[in-house]
Amino acid sequence: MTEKAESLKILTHLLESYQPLKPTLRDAILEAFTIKTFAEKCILLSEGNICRDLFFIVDGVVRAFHFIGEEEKTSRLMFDNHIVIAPGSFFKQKPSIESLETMKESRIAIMSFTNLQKIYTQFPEFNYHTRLITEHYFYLQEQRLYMLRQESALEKYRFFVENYSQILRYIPQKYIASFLDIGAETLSRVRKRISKE
Amino acid sequence: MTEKAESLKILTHLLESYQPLKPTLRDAILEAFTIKTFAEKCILLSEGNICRDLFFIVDGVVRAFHFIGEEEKTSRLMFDNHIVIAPGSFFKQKPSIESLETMKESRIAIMSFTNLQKIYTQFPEFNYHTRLITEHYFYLQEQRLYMLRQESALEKYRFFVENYSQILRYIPQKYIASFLDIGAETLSRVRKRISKE
DNA sequence: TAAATTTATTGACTTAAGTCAAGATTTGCT
DNA sequence: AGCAAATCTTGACTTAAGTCAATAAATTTA
Repeated sequence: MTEKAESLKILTHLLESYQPLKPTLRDAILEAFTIKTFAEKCILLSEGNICRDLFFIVDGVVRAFHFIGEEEKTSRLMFDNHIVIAPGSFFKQKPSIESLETMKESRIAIMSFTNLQKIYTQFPEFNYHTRLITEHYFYLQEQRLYMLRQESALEKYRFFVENYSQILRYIPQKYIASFLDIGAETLSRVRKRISKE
Repeated sequence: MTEKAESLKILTHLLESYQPLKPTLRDAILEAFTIKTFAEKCILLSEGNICRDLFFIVDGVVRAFHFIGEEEKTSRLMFDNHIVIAPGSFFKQKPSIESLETMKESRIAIMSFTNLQKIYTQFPEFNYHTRLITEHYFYLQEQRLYMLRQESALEKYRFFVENYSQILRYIPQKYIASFLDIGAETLSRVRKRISKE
């Protein structure tokens, strides 16, 4: 197995779990991806630009953020084996309101919007796979929305620790706080409270 | 044009805006839908059950809600020409955590999950359309998430008035408050403040 | 139309989290 | 190592929104 195929194994497994991929489609997908290694704090997409690439995190951490006035807000935190795009921008190929940046050295597979469209044209059945993937991310987003709406600062942090334990140590607390919609000071106090239990 | 085709005109227009539908596919879609009229406060889906139908609101208002302990929370409010499902439940055919209910007399087109799958099997290209629809709803959900995260009670209500003006009058304030994640008393105060301007 | 029920408003009070500012700690850099 | 910068913690204070409770208004039902 090539190194690229190896890196994308989990992604292809996921796709095949929905429906086996024709070998030609499988090859086209592998072909369309380029794998790159990014250092920490690399900007993958900058606000105002169109998100022309889809990223699959082979190994690493990516943060999505945007500005509310002066202030930066972390909208998502993503890690290994997740697909990352700025949805509003990638889907509609319009300028993005958010930026994407690595939070640690990351190996990332990149497929351009153009290449993806070529695959759709050549293999219309691939829409099936991506429909299911989109549905899945829709579902995850819904979960997060429910969580953010209902919980106290303490519960939000507990949720984070449970669901993001693997990346906890890479992410400065201020970004976690912003992701959870609480102030950095509040998070600090919450952590203190938890550590005393 | 049949009455059914007439009722589903906006939906088919939307689908065709992505890519024309083969006449056979178009007919299969129309065929698969059943249109029913529901009185106010009809439960379309009850928490704990599997969401086996997709609803397209021809004309009406539907509310999604779920319980946090004793308390009912309105998670979505939807109106004319929108597709309604309990996403987590419909996509994965698992028990729903939310219920769906009409908020006024509503004409609703219903397609079962089974019929939808039949269409996918017979017309794989339909995945293309639904992928784009799913992407669009994903985008809308993201917008809402951003809104809820960033705004004060006043701004949230302003957002609601702007985006939901057509259904404002059908929806008791307590549901709007719950939808916006604010207390009913807070909403009442916000409205008073706005009316004084 | 009157009674009953639900929904909305208002006031008084509480509280969780935000804000501001000063230190402490950690991290990165030369 | 040692300095600089960034991040985190802590305290004091403010504030927006929540809670509770009582009344008013609107809606439903008999």
